[in-house]
Amino acid sequence: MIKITLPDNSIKTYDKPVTPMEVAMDISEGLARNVISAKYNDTTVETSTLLEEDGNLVLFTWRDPEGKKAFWHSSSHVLAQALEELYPGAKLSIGPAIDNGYYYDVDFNDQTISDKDFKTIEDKMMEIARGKHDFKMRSVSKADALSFYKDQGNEYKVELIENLEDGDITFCDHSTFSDLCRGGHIPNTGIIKAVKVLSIAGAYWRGDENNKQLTRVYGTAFPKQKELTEYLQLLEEAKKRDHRKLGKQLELFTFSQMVGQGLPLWLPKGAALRNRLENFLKSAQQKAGYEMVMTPHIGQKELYITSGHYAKYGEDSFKPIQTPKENEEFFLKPMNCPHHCEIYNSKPWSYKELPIRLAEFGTVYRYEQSGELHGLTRVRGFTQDDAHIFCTPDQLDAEFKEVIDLVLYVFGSLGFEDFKTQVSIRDLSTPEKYIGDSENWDKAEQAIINAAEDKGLDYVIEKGEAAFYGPKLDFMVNDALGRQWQLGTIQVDYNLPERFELTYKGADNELHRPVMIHRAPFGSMERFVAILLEHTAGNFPLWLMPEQAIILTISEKYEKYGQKVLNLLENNEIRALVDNRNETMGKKIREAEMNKIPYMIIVGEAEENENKISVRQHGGEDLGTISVNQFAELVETEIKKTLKPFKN
RNA sequence: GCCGAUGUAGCUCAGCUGGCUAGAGCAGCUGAUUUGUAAUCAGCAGGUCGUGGGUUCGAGUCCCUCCAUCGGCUCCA
Repeated sequence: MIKITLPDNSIKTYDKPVTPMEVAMDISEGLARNVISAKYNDTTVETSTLLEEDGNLVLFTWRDPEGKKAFWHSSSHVLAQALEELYPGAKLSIGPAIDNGYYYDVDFNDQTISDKDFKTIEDKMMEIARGKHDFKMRSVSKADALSFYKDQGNEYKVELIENLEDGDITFCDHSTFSDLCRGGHIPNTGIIKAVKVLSIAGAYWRGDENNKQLTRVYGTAFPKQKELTEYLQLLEEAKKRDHRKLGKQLELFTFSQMVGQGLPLWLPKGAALRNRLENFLKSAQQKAGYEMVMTPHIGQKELYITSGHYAKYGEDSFKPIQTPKENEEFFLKPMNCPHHCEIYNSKPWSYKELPIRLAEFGTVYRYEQSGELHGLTRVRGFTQDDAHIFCTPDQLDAEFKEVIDLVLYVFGSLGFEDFKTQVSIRDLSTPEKYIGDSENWDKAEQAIINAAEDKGLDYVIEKGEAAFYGPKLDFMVNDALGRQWQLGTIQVDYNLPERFELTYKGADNELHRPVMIHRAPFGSMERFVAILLEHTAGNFPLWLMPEQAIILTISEKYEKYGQKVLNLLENNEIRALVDNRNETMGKKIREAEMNKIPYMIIVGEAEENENKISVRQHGGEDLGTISVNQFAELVETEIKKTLKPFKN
């Protein structure tokens, strides 16, 4: 007797082992048609796996994330078979499901493959899919598994198998194709109705730069052609929100080959926007007890030897600046902390004065490898909204939580709601990557986790993501294409205070070591503006908009009245401009819409006679004819919806 | 840095297998029009086709170098 419990707690009993598919059939034929994967006692199983003991069964369809995973994982087998048939001698390595599809890493030897070959691969995949081949799992002994791949000369699979236990090794077969695989497939290839090879890329074997670079083939697949088409359209839509495209269109920033790659140039509108962001944070920081400092863009080599950055990054950063006098070397500053440590060191401190919070919009320069640059999100010169808090160990918890509040305030004021938080800790298996003693690391990691818990953050812990000098709490936000970027960051550091011999006099009249918190709510101005652009598609919160309103004159006859309205708006601190060109209203509106200006103010004979304005909102809504004062109130109300004072 | 792709006017793009002075739309300039909620009409001007080399009678088109950009990998103080 086998008892199978379903998610609704109903129980089905069988007198002999059954498969998930048979259970689905028992529930309804419709469900059975849609079931593509299953989980039994929290282990992913095939829909054809015989369930021989009591347990909990969850059935998945395409609508479930687990169903999609099985679908894409299975699709990668089909891709692998297609590649093996089209490119004899190609060696397969690994091929998992990912967020919106799957990939397979393949060693093609000398054969190159490019996007011209995608169609052929897709056709071959569809040919295999249409064969409706069942996916069948079978156990293989380690010896047999090894000899199977040794015969093929596939060193990658051999390496994988060598790290597996004999008895745990399974292969998955479909059609004439077999692959080392731990399971989790859809019933057969016929369920795959649409495939797309998306791109190819080099990817190092096991993610290690020192290993051979394999060719990664990215693809996606769907159970309906229509869904594939929709997905591809979604990608197209996302590209329209690309900050590089919007930044150019809205004249916020640009790049120049002459200036150099990864060195953004902020245009007037972008600079104004950035200033607005900076002022916004400055005023919140003032309330939170920060003091502004300013430091130069370079620092002596000695400074970075002391900080430990030279040993860690000296070789991989911009080369030192040499002076005419020998033995003088300066580095472009890659971070502001050492400078701030020296500000702290400029005078003795009493415990009564701490915490000291030193803030600076500090521009830093880092040598990012050329292939790593990416619009405004990954650049070689950027400005951090940096601050360093020097506090006593007792103050650490409270200070850390204060900073979390500040970051949440910043994100809230800018409409970021779907962010993730990540506690980045060290990877204990690679101690050589970190500096500082282990006890302090433990303390710092624990302090961060406590603060995150206390603030009720929904955080994940990521091993090995810590900075080399300390653990951190990062605020992660996705861009238009779903790529994750770190924006805000808060880091605990026991290490630099040690290296710079920072001290304060305690109540006991002894010298003590302060603890340091590095923090940047935006992360960097460049990256923040980029991600904000992608999130809002350029429709920033009203308080941040480069232009909040544009006055459109019906004809040149109303220029004077337009100017008068502009003056009134400016008196109300509304950023506006006049479009008095000899163009039709339709054209002026179209351009204002494309420039994403929130309010279009139309003035003509009727408005001038009544001393009013007609207001059209971005997107098309007609707000009617109102007075300038009414409009100013409306703008003020709208701004107050998102922009609230920090801890009034 | 590595793998693959791309680079034509300020912007978005066309230019088939190499063949007469390289095209279009938008933007710009000039003129007409004086306009009521997403493109008024006409004319003009604008490019040594990313850079340097090569193949060829002939290169925007084929080959190589370098530069930049895009999608990934690695990296990200």
